[in-house]
Amino acid sequence: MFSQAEENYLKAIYTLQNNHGMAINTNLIAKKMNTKASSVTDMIKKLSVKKLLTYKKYQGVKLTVKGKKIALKVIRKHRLWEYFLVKKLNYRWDEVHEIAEQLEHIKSETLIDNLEAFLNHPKFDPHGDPIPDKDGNIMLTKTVNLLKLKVGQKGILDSLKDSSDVFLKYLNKKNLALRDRIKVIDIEPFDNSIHIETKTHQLVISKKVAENINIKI
Amino acid sequence: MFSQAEENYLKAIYTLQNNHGMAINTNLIAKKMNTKASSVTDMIKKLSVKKLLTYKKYQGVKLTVKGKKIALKVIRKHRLWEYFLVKKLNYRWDEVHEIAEQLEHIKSETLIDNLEAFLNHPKFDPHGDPIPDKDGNIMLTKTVNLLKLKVGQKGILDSLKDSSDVFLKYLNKKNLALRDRIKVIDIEPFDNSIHIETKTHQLVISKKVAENINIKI
DNA sequence: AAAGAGATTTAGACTTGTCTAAAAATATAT
DNA sequence: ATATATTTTTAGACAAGTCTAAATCTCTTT
Repeated sequence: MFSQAEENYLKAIYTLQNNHGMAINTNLIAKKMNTKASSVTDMIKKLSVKKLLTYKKYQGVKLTVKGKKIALKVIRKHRLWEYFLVKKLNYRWDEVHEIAEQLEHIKSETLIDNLEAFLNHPKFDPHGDPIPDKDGNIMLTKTVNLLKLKVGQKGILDSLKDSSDVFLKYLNKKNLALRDRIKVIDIEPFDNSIHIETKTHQLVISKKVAENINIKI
Repeated sequence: MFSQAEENYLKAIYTLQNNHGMAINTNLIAKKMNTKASSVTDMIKKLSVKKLLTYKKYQGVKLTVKGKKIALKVIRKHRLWEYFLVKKLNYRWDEVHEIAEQLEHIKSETLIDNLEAFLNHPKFDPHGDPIPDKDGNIMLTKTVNLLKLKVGQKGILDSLKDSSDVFLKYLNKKNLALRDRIKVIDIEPFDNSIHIETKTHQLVISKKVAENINIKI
């Protein structure tokens, strides 16, 4: 089996790889993991020995099929536990991340599948991200960044790039939630701020906010 | 906060203290924790510095009030998670221990209380052991060891001293479960084996089995 | 009260995961 | 193409938790 640290690195590298495509460099991982580049190098070597990623000095890393599989298992656990916390224990979506970070490392051959059945096989976690199935298949929803939309275009708020507490709290305050249908009313060329409309209200969001929101058209 | 290792030691010492009363010696802890006496000494020193137990060289240890409180918190978590696993995820009582050993260390100020509410404030775990409340109060049910019963006496199977997998499987096989009402039919003086009767059947259990069963009269 | 047995502690070592500081490699700019 | 900046790696250290082997203490027996 793999240690919590190893699992966390794999998960981090997986998400970086998904956003960036190419080989992931040390500094990027260090930033994501909130640690030092030297620590990343150390861990990378271990994971490379275990054939979970390929690594050439100074060239960054890429997950192997095996490494990806493990990352997806951890992500599956994380998202199912988040769903449990929100749906059964009445947490808000902006409260569950830290606890799920711990629960995702519980070791058991059967636990997560039993939990999934208990939750009635949900397909998305509370942040709108797809939950990988037992075999590591993940439903990749095609979405575009909100910044890409033109004036007049409509879409559904699908998922977030940034799941930080501050950002989630911001969305709550502005009455924006996943699955909300939105329409772009106007785009201000000066600062790229976007005037949008939901079923219930209108508001202006900054470029920074928009680039962290993905829209399903 | 405390590490998993520290929590495990506190829990082990608490249960030993409850069964034995007086100061707990190093070897006993080592056996319970499945580790070496020297490791126990090392950890004991750390816990002593943190005022979780009192320790005089060669004299064994005793939990402080603070140490007991933490042990009870861990036990509370363990038992509530066990209840969840059995009642919600349909595990058998002999399958949940290992998973609960991990879940009991999840850190959160609110999680366990929310879980308790979700489970409707159960008072006993699937092994019949009382679940400590939020403040660490534990309902101590007065029970006697099955060995203490005389011929003809009746009682209810309340809890187990040994919760090992083998023992639980044995009880399942013999169709004995918590809350079963039993009656002592005969005691064999030669080997202290006990002939008992339940609502559904009769059977003979060895001294070793009997001494691991507590009865509420 | 001395000896031997058993329990406990110490000393030193190892593993995992981390860090700092310095060295080496790569990328960028003129 | 050379100097400079940035990134990455190495070397050596540390903390937590564990271990083995040796030393020390306590208890029991005679």
